Amino acid sequence: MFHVGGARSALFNWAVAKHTGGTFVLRIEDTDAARNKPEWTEGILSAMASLGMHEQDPTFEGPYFQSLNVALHTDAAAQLFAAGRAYYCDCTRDDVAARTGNAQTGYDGFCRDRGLAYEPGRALRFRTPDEGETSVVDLIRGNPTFPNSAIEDFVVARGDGSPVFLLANVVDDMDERITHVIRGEEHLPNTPKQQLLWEALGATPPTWAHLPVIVNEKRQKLSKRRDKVALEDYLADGILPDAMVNYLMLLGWAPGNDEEILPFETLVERFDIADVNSSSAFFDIKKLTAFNGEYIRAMDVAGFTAAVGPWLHAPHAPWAEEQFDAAAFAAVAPLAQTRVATLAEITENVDFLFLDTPVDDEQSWARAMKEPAAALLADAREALAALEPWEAEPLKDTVTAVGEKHGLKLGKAQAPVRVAVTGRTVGLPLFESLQVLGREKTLARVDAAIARLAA
RNA sequence: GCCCCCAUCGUCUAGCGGCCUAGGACGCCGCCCUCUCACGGCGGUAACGCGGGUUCAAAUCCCGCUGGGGGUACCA
Repeated sequence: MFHVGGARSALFNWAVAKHTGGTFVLRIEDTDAARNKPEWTEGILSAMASLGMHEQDPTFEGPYFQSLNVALHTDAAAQLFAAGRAYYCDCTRDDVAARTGNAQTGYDGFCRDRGLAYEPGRALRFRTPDEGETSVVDLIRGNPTFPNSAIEDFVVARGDGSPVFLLANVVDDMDERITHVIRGEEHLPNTPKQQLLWEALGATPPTWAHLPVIVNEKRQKLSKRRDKVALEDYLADGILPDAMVNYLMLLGWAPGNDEEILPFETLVERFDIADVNSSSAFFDIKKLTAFNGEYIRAMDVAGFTAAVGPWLHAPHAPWAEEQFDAAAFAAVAPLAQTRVATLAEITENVDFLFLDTPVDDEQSWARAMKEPAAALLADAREALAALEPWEAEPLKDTVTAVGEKHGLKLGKAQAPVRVAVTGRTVGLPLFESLQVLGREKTLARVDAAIARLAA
């Protein structure tokens, strides 16, 4: 059985659960529901839903809310006190600092043997061993060992009697018969404390595995404030859940030394928590995007069309709903599919089909509308007006011929036409685009460009 | 300050004493394909932080250094 703290560890936990046939327990660690922000809970739930993890999965259990289990936590605190493993303390931070003369030193054990009973305002502290060391079994880092003398008498219940995260966590893990705790490396320093709690409560500690942290370009742990960490944000940008899962699995682990893009089932098959790296990993959006492009290209057209759907309509699309033409989109969808790395990019690839006037991109205009653009457009206009049939091949032949007249190869000659009609120098294959757009709109846009050049 | 973790191409990694003149992927560069841009194909660039050991042999084991990171709450 496994439990989880964050979305990324959730994925690894899930992979382990699937690989070993164990149960994956999702617990929201809201020790104090009133103190927490509801969006944290929603955040993790929606992140997991985004990744395709849900209740229907036989390896999945939960979500459980830690705050619903307070009675058990409080009992554990009482048990610790009764057994003499914890004591009440009425010291304030300032008291301790005044005694030790150092604000950075931990608690000095002042109340250890004062025999204080509970009174509101008195915190319950765990009596850590004075000697020896606490060694922890960590599947990916060996056995980190901590000298007990360096572990202060930490608080397990607050002055109002409410249990603290550290304790609640251990109690719930025991209650749910958790065998493996797989979480972020930032929890490693807490581990000896929790293990001491397991032992004091008379249970055998679980096996731990501390995942490397994910860092930004400055090699700092990703944080909500500084960095873009919400999975939903990436999904909103058009990253596919499957691509995200695949990429995330590769942060700190490799399925082998051949392909990296593999179906989740294969990843799970090859996964072994012990193979996970112990050094921190940079979250590389470029690679994520490259993976996403591959996933997009691997879809069939119907799947692609469906995936891209949200970006074809309000509020994502810059055109009005009545301007959208599903048949026109379908005609160019296969051409667009190899050209987008994120779903959101579909918009700029097909907007010329639905917008009344193409986008006005200054750079594109400046680059394409140089001499002899005006003359070339005029000639093209005339040839296109008479062209039959209005199809990609003859369209291409026409522009090729017009270009030759001006001493330009097709590569150069198509540029003014492309910018006049689509607004950009880059985009879908031009002649297929013109075919779908139709003669009337094409000619109108060429006229508009000619007029703009004359002005 | 104290405690802990980490260290292979720019990035994610393979490597768990000889198969390593260090492999793959993303990025970047070049070529081919080509109506632009992509896609696709081919090729290239680029790494074992430093110093000591151990060993016939070290990217791989040990120690030190340096450099990163995390933790250090009556937060979770």
